[in-house]
Amino acid sequence: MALAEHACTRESAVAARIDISPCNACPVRSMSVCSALESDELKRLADILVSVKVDAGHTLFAEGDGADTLFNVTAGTMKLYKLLPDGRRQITGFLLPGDFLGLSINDTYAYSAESVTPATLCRFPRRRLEGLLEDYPKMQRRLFAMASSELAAAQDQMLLLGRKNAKERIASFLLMLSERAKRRGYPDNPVHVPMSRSDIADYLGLTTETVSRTFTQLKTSRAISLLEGGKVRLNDMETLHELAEGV
Amino acid sequence: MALAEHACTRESAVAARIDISPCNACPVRSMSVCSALESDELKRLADILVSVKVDAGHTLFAEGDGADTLFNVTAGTMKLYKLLPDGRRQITGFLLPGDFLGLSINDTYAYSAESVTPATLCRFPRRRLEGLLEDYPKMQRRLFAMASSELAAAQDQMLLLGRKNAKERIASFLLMLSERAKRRGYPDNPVHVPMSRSDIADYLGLTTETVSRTFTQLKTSRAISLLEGGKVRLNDMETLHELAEGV
DNA sequence: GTCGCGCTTTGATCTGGATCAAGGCGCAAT
DNA sequence: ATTGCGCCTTGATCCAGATCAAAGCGCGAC
Repeated sequence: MALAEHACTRESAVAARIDISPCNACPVRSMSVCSALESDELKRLADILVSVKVDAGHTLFAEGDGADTLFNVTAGTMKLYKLLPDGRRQITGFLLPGDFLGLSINDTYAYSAESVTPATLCRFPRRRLEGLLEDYPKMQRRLFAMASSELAAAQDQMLLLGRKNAKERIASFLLMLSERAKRRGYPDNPVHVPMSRSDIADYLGLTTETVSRTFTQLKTSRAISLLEGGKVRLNDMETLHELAEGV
Repeated sequence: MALAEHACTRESAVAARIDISPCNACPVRSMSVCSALESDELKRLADILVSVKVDAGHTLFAEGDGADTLFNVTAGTMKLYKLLPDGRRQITGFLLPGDFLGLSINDTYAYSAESVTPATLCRFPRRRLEGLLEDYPKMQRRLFAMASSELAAAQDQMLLLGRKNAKERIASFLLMLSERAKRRGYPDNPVHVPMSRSDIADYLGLTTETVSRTFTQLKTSRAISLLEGGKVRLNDMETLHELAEGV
């Protein structure tokens, strides 16, 4: 598709007003993959990395596009989603800095990727990664571990989508954001919630109205406070955890 | 937990009426993992494999148990599920012969595993697999590919649970079973549906009543026929696909 | 400033699937 | 043959969350 193309050549990048340049920051930011690598491996990786800067709401690639590029998020928040032909949408995950994008053994992407906020990513061709993997089996291990923990998260999300009610879903969502922020060294309370009600709805299998009403309920019962700038303070962690675990 | 223990020693296996013995069939059946291995590697693998036979409805291990054992399903159907404290259940997947079980980087299982039909599994200690992986990086690759495709399936399931209605869920489910059966060389139409209404409900985020009613609707509209022995004939593939894709 | 537009909130109503309830059917145990 | 127990089906009713509708509320463009 057009937009994935845009991310792949310098000319089309200009056309789509995407900023691309050699990526220096990335080997540092993508420690999550690189922690198993030696310094010469990092150097080799750095040579093929390119930084991509996009506005909020930019489609990086769409479901079905040729999956020839991998990305590592270095700044901002991304969302991944799948669509049904009539427009129903399911967001399968949000990506924070450090997260990987495009991990797949297939030759097309199984989902679309769009920026929630202005974002910076570090991209490199999949072929090159595959070459690296041959030489550095430790990196294989690292990738497997990442896929594994994504899978565990996906299973939690299935439980949420299949069996939790609206309040439980929102509580789980806020706690998940908070825990992830903490793990990455960002403030975890109040937690930053950069995505729109409609993104939250499509992630939790609800409507924007229900998300809004449920936030209001939680606010009214003092479990959370809605602050400006898309921040949410988690006041009553015990109640939130009980809701999230479905007690 | 007690039942996982049972699968782990010869004495307790007897107590739980599980049949365990050295596994000869397994290296052949688990070609899905082993296809990248040389014959000496297979031989080494065979040495540590043990066959486990269980009745229908046997809990192999429960969420939270120490994840020290890996399994490969060689016969029968297994189900994996997560529970909420009040008993709500979400089945995250069904396993057919050839499927792997226990792939995880964590030291405890993230879900419970129970047999749907009488089943045979081939088990071996995780430590040994990890040793193998050090020596045979190709196997790493294979495992990563498996985790990757499980992840893709999990994302499809999120779309189903978050955004599809009951009819669409049932149609997707039947087509998924049929396609999987075909890929494994089992009959794909009529397709064998060994699990109970309640298992189907807990997999699709519905109730048994809704599953039953929806089967009846699809039968009435001639899209499917319910045959004896838990078989379902898919009559109108076009309609079923349209339902499943959500046109 | 104010206009317009997109996002959010709130209210009123509707509905798909849940819940509650009652048989039916197959099959193993007695 | 009868009983009991798990399923599955079907019917009646209910309700959480969807849908429809209408304001607020920023905020950037002009």
